Amino acid sequence: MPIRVRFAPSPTGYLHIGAARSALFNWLYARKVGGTFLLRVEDTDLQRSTEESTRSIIEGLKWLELDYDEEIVFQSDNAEKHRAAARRLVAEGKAYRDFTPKEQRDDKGIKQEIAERARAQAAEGVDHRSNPFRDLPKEESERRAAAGEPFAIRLKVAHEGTSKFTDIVYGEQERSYSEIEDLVLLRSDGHPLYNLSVVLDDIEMGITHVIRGQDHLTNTHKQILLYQAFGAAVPKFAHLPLILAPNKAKLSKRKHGEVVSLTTYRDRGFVPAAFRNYLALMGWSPDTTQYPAVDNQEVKPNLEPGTEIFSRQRLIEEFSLERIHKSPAVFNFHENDPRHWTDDKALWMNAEYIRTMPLADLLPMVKEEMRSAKLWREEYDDDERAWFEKAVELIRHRFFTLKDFSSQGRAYFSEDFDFDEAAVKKNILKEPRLRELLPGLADRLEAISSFNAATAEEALRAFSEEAGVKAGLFINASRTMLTGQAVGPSMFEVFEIMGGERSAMRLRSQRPWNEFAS
RNA sequence: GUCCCGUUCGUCUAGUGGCCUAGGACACCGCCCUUUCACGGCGGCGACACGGGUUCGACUCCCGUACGGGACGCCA
Repeated sequence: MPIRVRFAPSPTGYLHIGAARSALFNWLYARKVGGTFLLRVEDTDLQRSTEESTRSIIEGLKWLELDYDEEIVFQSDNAEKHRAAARRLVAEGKAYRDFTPKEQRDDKGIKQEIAERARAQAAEGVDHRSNPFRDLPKEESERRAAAGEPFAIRLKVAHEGTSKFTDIVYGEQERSYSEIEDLVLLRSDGHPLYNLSVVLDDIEMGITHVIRGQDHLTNTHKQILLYQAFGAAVPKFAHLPLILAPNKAKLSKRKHGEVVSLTTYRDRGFVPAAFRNYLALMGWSPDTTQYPAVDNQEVKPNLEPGTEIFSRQRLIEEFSLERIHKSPAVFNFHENDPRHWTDDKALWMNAEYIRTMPLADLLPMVKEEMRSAKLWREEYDDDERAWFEKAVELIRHRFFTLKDFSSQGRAYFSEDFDFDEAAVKKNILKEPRLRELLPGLADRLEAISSFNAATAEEALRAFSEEAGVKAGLFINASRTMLTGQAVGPSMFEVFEIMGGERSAMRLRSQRPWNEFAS
């Protein structure tokens, strides 16, 4: 049977990283087994669903390069079918009309309210399943409905027995029917509810494996009841351990803000492959078993211990549902620390990708960043292409995000760059003679006929000897004069990238003294 | 309140009864490399929640406790 999986987010806010990981695991599994990956937008909560959020989900998947194989399904398009199915269950006696007037409930604090109610009912010895309409004679139910009395439709859950299923990740699951309330399928205003809609859509879409967050684990029993009521095959389930915030609470859009939004990572300069790689390692790890050689033949190419970087292809090859973890993973971020604003490992991985990925793949991303920072010049795609590539190659090795190309890397592409105050003090103002010596160095560099790293170095060393100062003084001062910073690539490589003329010009600049001399 | 799930370094994790004086990655610290900073190399710090079993032997199996998380809605 062909395998079909789906990612089914509700468009009530941006795509957060937990949901993004669910999408990734579904996609990885589909690609691994040659199955089909589908996207269904669960927009049945009209109050909270927004088109903007749907757009953000689609954009997020596109950014992560998780392509889906068929048209997007919008759950709201199927509402009529869902209503009809619920009515059918009533006709078959598997569901009933509940004429209890709808309660007004506040969305906020509802979880607590539910817990309190359960506590109170338990204290009073009330069976939470008792419902006077469950056994209302059919005729009376029909008559009241015909008279226009509003009603919700609830599934009639057997009082005796247990529901069982085997979760691919969590194993055998069992729940007594006595724990399951007669769930509402259709609201009294005719609106189909989540559990009904998911099941019906999953049946219609031919979903064979439901891969989703662990927060759905206990509700799965309810859904299985619905599959059975509809006489449909029950799919296989694989529940993913939750991703937790540093305080170990469920990741929440409302509480944790933009740091958990996928688009934040795009906007703050992450390489998609790097973030995908990081996400894949949250709650899953590859098989590192060292299989013994059989008949002198490697059964499986073993993973080098310590391997953390996986190409898209390798991830697909290595992925398996069986190796998904049961325990939740903490996504560690420090909102107020610019150096560690998100998980350290994610940041490290991004840096790793930036410095090691094929330059050809990196270039378009740098171009995009330069564009948005208004640093892009068309020549970089044309006459100066070779220069641009060389410059990116030179500076990429110490960057963490794509943003660094336009911030720390700004001086390579524009005269409009800032001097770092500490760098100026340490490398320039500290030695007063530099004010005279630097223009002298500029003259020497300008006089070089064939300017490159080697000839620049030669000239600089010769000049420092004549002037009776250490070469290091010039090297460090030059770095700050040319880039505004105290740190950066090898200075002679910087000279070469900047060129003789531009290097000389910057060495003659008076800005450090004008801006920082007190 | 009821039910479900989980618990290995700060974080991500390897580990399916002897290979574990518990391995790797990130972070942090030190040294080397480097007249800068990174990269790289070497080293350090650092964990099996607790208590009982089972076993010749438990991180690994069983039970309990503690702690953490999730679910329980005419939300999704």
